[in-house]
Parts: sequence; structure tokens; C-alpha cells
Amino acid sequence: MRVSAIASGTMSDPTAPGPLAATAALMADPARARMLAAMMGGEALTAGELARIAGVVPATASGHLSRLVEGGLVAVHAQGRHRYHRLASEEVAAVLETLGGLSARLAPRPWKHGDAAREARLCWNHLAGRLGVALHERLTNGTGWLTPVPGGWTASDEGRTRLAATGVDLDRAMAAPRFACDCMDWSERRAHLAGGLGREIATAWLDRGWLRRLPGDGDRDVLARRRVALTPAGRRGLREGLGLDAA
Amino acid sequence: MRVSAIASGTMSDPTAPGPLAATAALMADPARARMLAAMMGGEALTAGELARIAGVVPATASGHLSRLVEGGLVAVHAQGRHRYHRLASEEVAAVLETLGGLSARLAPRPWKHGDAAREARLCWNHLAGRLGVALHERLTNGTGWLTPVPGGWTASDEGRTRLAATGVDLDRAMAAPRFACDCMDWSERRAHLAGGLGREIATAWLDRGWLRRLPGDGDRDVLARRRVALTPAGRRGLREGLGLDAA
DNA sequence: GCTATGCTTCGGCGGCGGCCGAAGCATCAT
DNA sequence: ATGATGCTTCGGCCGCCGCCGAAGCATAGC
Repeated sequence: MRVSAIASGTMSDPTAPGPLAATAALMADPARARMLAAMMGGEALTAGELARIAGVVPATASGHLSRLVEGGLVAVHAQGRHRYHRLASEEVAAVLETLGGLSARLAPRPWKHGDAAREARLCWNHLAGRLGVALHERLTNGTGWLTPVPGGWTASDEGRTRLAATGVDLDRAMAAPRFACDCMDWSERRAHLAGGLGREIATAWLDRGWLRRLPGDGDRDVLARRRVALTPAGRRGLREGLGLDAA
Repeated sequence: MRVSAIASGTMSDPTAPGPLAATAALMADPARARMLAAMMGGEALTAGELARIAGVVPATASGHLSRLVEGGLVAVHAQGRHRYHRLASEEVAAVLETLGGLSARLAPRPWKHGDAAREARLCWNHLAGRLGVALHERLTNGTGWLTPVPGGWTASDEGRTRLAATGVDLDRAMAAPRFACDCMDWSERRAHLAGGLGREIATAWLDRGWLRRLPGDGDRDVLARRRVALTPAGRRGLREGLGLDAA
């Protein structure tokens, strides 16, 4: 009978750590969590930078990074005497994003960061902060350029035209596993745009000089590293192309 | 200037644990992870049951559960001299699901569980295992009863009719935050159906006796607790209603 | 009342693991 | 070659936390 088959030796040791716990443990250390959060900016960072971000000496950071690489969360790329680290996959970024969102909502602590990083920043590879929320609002409510589908959003013809005119590569956006979906914003507590479209919007606007990265405070502040600002050209482009008046 | 504002005291302590690490730490302990996995079955479990599942004495389990409740991952409901625990929200379940999926893919270790739990089981609130994968296959490939949209799946008219005929409440399924999306199967390494539709399918088929819960091995085996089996009526219903021949 | 059961709190033990400084390699610069 | 820089490995310290047994409450049943 079936039950005896389960009770027999074929079942896994119930006291085994389990893969979930192992992966969670990698994220559970404050220093490692700061490193991972920093890598959510999308760029590859050197071990030294990550050590400073995490607030530990290089020796400690090296150990942490080894474990993250070993655990498959981080990919490393040696170049000269530097070793560049980045998240291993978009899936890792997605897990960190959802886990971070849940954690932020669970922790009722008021958001301590100053307003600077709330204005506009990159979240993984797409636009977040007040600007990201305003864009989401503009594209979905009222204009109908994005219309809801079960798991996210799809673009109307008018929306495609408008977005393409701002330099966004819609074909590449469609090729992503998800075209457009919501990503909860830690600071605004409202949704902004993620998925392939979010990524293409951010890269396109950075490329054409509508957005520029702002220098952070050294590399201590995780959020500051990802800060971006709308340039005058970008402000004009958003008003004329999307009818979005970024205050 | 902006940078000085960040350098000033308004920024959070960069050495603070951070909510992400704190939440991850709650999932990082093997015993707690087993408890959380057990609660993914959807039912509320008593502290004693969870202690046995986790393989620790009640005293230890009590401590773990306190921390999970304190951390907002688990909700507790006292009734008589029992205390029933369940996951605090669907969002928690979603995070566990994605984190578990990532972990399973990262850990290349072969799946140790016997075949029993692989046949058919409930994953959170929807159908998984071989039956879940077969159903997913049937609904998407060939029939086109589910058609892909950016973030998941939508149902064709034919698909709605077919599913409604099996007792699925499509209105309730549509009301969910996600109608239908993929959930990676730990044992099969292939997608099965999650979202509102997945939930409604499982509840409907359990209600009409097409599926029945199987008794697990006491409550030691997490997967066994969630095992279900197709009844003869269910086998017939699936073949006649959906053209799905569940071997 | 008393006893049994479910659960929690308390105290103490032990180990995992994070931290650092020092030393060892590797790479780049002069 | 010689030194400087980036990074890793090694060794030792220390604290956190998971584990258990025992005792303390609460509820249910007699």
C-alpha cells in the first residue's frame, strides 16, 4: 500500500535542511543582504565595492561572496585584478524583489531614507520611485495605453506608438518572459512598471539622455547608488511624447 | 546639494539588519522551513502537529512559531487548548513558492521523495505533481483552451465552457489577483497551473469528489500531507470533460 | 475539585557561523 | 625587479541561536 511506501526509506530525511532553507540562509545575513540589494541595481560590482557597501573588511566580504557564488545566487566574472559580481539570473532578482516587498510591508517601521532616493531610481533594471509610479499611473489610468491582462499588462496600438516614439524597443520588451507587470514600490507603496517593458524604458531613456545616473554617496548607500534624475530633455520628452508632466 | 543630504543623518544606518534579511532569516532555519512548507498545504495546523512535522519537541516548535508569528509570516488562531497556525497571507505563500522554486532549481540534487507524492498533490491551493503537469499540458498545448498572455494565461471561450462544465467557478477565478499563471513543479520540474484558476479547479474537483485527500504518513512527511488522488469518477470526468486521460 | 493534555516559558548546553587581523597570491605599475 | 593594490585563505575569538528537559499555565474532561 501507498502509505507504507512513504514510511519506508524512499522518503527524504525529514530533518534534512532542504534547499529552501539553504537559499534563505544565504539571504538572511545582514551583510550578504546588503550586497544582494546593491547588486539589484543591475551593474556588476567588485568585491571591494561590495565590502564597503556591506560595511565589512574585504576578508569577510570575500567569504560571503564565495558562499553566494557557491549557492548560485551570484555570478562572478574575473577581469584583471578585479572580480566583478552580479546577480546570477533575473529569477534571483525577482525573488529578492518579492521577498523585499513582503519584508517591507511586514516591517511597519517608517521608511528612513531621505527623499532623494524616492524621487527616481532604478529597481533592478526598471524605473522606480515617484517617477516610476507616475509613469505607471499615466500609462494605465486614463490613457489606456496599457490594458490589464491576468498576469500584468499589454500595450494598446496607441500605447505601442507612443512608447516607440520615446525610443523604447518594443520587440525586445515582448521577448522578455514577462512583457509588463507590476512591481511594488518600497518607498511609494504603489506599483511601478517591471518586466521587459520596464527594462526597455529605462535603458532607452538612459541611452537617449532623458535620464542620467546620479553619483551616490560613495558606495555606502544602496539606494543612492541607483538614483537617477530626469534631464531637461527628458522632462520635455515625457511631456510631449506621453503627456506626462513630471513635477 | 543632493549628495550632502544623503550623507547627512537622514539616511538609515547602513549596518542595520534590514527587513529583507530579517524575513529571510525566519525562513532560513530548517525546522521553520519545514513548518512553513507544511502550512503551504493551506490548512491550519496545530502547534503539536507542526512540532512533529519539523522533528522537534513542542518546546522548540513553540519558540519557532512565536518568531514566525512575530515576524508576520504566520497567523495563529486559538481554539480551545489548540492553537492553529496558517500562513499569514497569500503573499507569504507566493514568496515561499518562488523562493522554493528557485532553491529547487539551484540545488541540483535529485529529488529524493518516492513516487507517491509526485503523482498528485496540492501545492499551496492548486494541483501539482504529475496530474498537475498533465493538466497544464492539456489545457495549453494542442487544445488552446488557455492562451498565453504576458504574465500568464487567459481562457478561450471553448476553454471557459469546458472548465465550467467540470464545476469550476470561473468568476471566482477571475476575481483573483492572477487568473492563471505557471508554478514550477518541484518534483516534475515542469510548470503546473497556479493563480485563481488553479485554486478553483482544485477546490471544485475536491468538492465534487473527483479528487480526494489521501492520509499522509502521520504528519511527518510534508509532501504526503498534501497528497491527493484521482477518484474513478474524476478519472472519467477528466476523460469525458477535458479529453485528459490520466494514466 | 482532580487529572490529562496542549502549549508556553525558563535555564543551560553546544555548535554554527560571522567577524577581524595577518599572511599569502595574483595582477598591475613604475 | 620592486612595490602597490585587489582579493583570498587561514586562524582564532565571540556571540547568537537552535536544541532539549523541566517546570509552569491554560483548557478540557472526569
